[in-house]
Amino acid sequence: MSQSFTEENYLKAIYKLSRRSDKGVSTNALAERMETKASSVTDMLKKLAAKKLVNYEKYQGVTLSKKGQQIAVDIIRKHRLWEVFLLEHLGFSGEEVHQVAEELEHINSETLIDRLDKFLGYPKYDPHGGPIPDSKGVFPEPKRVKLDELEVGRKTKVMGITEHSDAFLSHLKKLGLELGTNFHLKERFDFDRSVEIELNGKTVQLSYDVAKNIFVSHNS
Amino acid sequence: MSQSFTEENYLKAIYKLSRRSDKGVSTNALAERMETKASSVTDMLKKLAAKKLVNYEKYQGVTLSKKGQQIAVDIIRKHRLWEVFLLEHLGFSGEEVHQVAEELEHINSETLIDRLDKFLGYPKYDPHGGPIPDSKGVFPEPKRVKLDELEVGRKTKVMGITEHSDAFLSHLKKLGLELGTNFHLKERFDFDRSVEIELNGKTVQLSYDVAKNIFVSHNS
DNA sequence: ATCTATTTTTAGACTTATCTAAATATTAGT
DNA sequence: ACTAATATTTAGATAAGTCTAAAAATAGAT
Ligand SMILES: [Mn+2]
Ligand SMILES: [Mn+2]
Ligand SMILES: [Mn+2]
Ligand SMILES: [Mn+2]
Repeated sequence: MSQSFTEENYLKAIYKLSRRSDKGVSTNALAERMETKASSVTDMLKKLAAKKLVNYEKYQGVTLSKKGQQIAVDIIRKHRLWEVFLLEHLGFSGEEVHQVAEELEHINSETLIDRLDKFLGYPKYDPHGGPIPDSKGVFPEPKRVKLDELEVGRKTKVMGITEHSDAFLSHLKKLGLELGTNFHLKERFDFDRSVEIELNGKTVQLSYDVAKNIFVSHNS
Repeated sequence: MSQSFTEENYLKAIYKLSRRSDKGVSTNALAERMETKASSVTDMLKKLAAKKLVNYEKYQGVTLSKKGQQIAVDIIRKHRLWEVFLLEHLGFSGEEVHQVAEELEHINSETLIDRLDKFLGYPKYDPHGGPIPDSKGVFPEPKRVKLDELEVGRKTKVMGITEHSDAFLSHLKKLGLELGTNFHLKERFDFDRSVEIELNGKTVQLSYDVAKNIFVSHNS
């Protein structure tokens, strides 16, 4: 089965919005992202559901099916590979790139994208650090960043620590943080570089001394 | 104003079909080329006429307006530049290339195509000898080839001669060949390198001695 | 010049993607 | 629990591109 550009853009949008909350994506969030009306979104969700690309129940939000997710990941692969090409080989810069990649990502040829991948030397990250899935849809190991450098708003995961004292370890435990814990970076306060995170519904404050010793994933 | 993929494909088809007859292109010819129905063609011609991209009067066939021609030539430029990229840089071959270029030609970014042109070194011909118009829509001088070297199956045109005797000139005249005459190279016979061409519906044989003295265009 | 075959256009219908306005369901505040 | 605000869905329209079947125009052949 084949998808229209529009369907592909919806699938990608659902994928991206899903990464910041494990509940289904709301109709309005999708409408805002797609710059369209909620009613149009409802129409499209019905169609995608009929094609078994999403799980959708009215009023309950939407999630991607296995198949829908595969397609979304493939579009992201194409988008990022084209961005690498545009930036590294054609000398593009900044926002221009994204707009053009937004169209190129829908060109439908497996041969094309696999050869482009080879031509580019199988890059693992696009120029903004976004990970590029391989032709099987597998993402590379996420880049690690210290929590004090992570962009505010990111959903992330504890990947490691750089301080191993008992005091630090027990402090983390009390906060509910351990290797693999997923959380959301809500805010960073300039005056002391402390951060506010949300994990499992709880809001927690971390001082700069804590944040600078935690490695977190930089993907998604 | 912007065009849909479909409109662009129609404009390109009209352009190509126009090159072998100075009358308007017929609805049926277009329908066959576009692999669609005559009624669909009529619908589209009305729309293109409303946009002033074609000159159309019912039952009289269609020709491109100045603006329509500019668009068609630009699509051809994009198509051929992408084909050069696919063949020379991604290692594509043959028919694969054409199908992918058929989609890439509709990506809408002047910056993209001009940078691609630069990246490719401003090629003047695609790998099959098709001339590539520049960013102003100007085609390069067509390549000239001796008729005895032209690929069988080509449609071509007399571009010059390398023998100027009265005997040769009158022979050409009798055959119906003169500067600018369009014809179709149907066959070449190995044993004496003579060729069979078709011009204005007539089939004509030319000996190797004649063929080797005629320059023909190598584009189209 | 008339009739016939072919080409082209029209009429009416369908699909996809969109919209506005109205109806309905959910959520949040009291 | 009730009500008000918000979110979502439905109903009904529109525009693009296509199709089939039927009507109309043109071209070809006697
Ligand atoms: Mn991008
Ligand atoms: Mn896109
Ligand atoms: Mn081609
Ligand atoms: Mn095309």
